[in-house]
Amino acid sequence: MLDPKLARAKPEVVEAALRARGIEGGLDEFLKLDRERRSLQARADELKNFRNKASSEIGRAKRQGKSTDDLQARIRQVGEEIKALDEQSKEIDVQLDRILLNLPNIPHDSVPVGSSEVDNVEVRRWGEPRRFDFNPLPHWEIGTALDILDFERAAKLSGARFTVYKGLGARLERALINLMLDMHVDQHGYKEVFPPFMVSADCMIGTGQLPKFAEDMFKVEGREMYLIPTAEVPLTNLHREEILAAEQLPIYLTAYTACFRAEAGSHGRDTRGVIRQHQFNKVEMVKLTTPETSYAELEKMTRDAEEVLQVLGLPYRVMALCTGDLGFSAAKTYDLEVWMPSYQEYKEISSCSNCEDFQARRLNLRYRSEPTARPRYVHTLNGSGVAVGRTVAAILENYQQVDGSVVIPEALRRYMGGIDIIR
RNA sequence: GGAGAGAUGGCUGAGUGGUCGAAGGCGCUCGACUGGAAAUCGAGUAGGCGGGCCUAAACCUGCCUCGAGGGUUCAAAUCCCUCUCUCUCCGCCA
Repeated sequence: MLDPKLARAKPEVVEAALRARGIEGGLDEFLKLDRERRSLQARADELKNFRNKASSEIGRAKRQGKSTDDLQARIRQVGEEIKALDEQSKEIDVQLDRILLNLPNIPHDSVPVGSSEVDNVEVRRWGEPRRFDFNPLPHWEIGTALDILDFERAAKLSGARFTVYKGLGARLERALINLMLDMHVDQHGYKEVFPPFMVSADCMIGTGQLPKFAEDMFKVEGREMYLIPTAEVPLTNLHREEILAAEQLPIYLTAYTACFRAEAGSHGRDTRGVIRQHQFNKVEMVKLTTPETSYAELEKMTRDAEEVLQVLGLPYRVMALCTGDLGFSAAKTYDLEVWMPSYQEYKEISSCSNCEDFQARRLNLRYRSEPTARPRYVHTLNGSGVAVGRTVAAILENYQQVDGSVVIPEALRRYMGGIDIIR
């Protein structure tokens, strides 16, 4: 959520920032309602002040046995007025909330300006895409031939956009989860968490999925609960409504979870293989930091994700997303794109974002810089570390052999019971 | 699913209609004492929304907040209703 005080004090700055993201105008209504609400509050507060004073006067008079009927009648009238004013304020609050909850975050100054993904800027590249002396197959063909991925039977169970992993395919998925968690916990200093896969609507509002993106998620029938689209949601919500001590920061959290996405509006995109699924696995990183350190922490977190790809020997590039391609809650985002021979291009496998105080405001998640200081909002960051299904796809494609077998990257073998090749 | 108990500040815990944003304790901050520390003593210590104020801090000030929402009343932490969550016992269950 944007800072309403900032929107009030410097509407032109906020509007310019929103325009860079492709959002036109829109603050006029906010400013008008905001002004209206404050004048209503001023009037109501005045009347309440009168009521409070008069009430305690009645208390005093009663103890002395005096009659107070006149005053009581007057207060009752004032009470009606107050009620009417409060109701108006409340209605306006609902509208203000609706506006604020639907406005995206403001991009950081360092974010390149642009309107779509073609304006994203490459920051660096790692590894050389392998040159094949045979015609490389897409991962769905490799996996199906090895009988480690089964799309037909997944469709029988659950329909399109699901995959059954079998045998060493299932083992590979599990090995990757363990490798990634071990790296983040043992080498990068994250605390491992195993959260619920279903969360309340409040959590979804907290991280920004709701109210705007309800159609992207799976809702549990008959309950105000949603399947998580990413572990960012439960991890970032973990400390919601809390005031943390400065010594607790930064907090590093990592979790493996399944992720569930309705993929509304993506018909016909990435229909083959495991790239775009209704259910997929991901290891996620989340950080809660002070405002002073959050951008340094974003760089570090991005490196943590990159290291996973480096250990697996998968070529990738790092992209700085432009203003027009930023996610709703992000102030700045780096995407990691892994080389996919079947696409002959780099494909997103991780996304690392600094949301600054945008989510913290929605979560009411604060900290005290000093034990006696007023609470401030923390900065929240999240990043995939990394998407597991897409990593399986990348391994199958990048490590395939001419005979259809797939070599297991060295670092993964101890997680595969020593197996070095799938054939 | 059945029966019962509970939800109060950073924590603990008192408070059954007005003097209560809230005793006491712990913790924390500042100060005194000390060569320094511990102990001790003193003072302070909730959050939010407005206004004073052009911006920020500090300060002053009004209002709101005792799980959430509604009601009764001149006045609600306290009385009534609804909901949520937690705990205990019984049943069921991986």
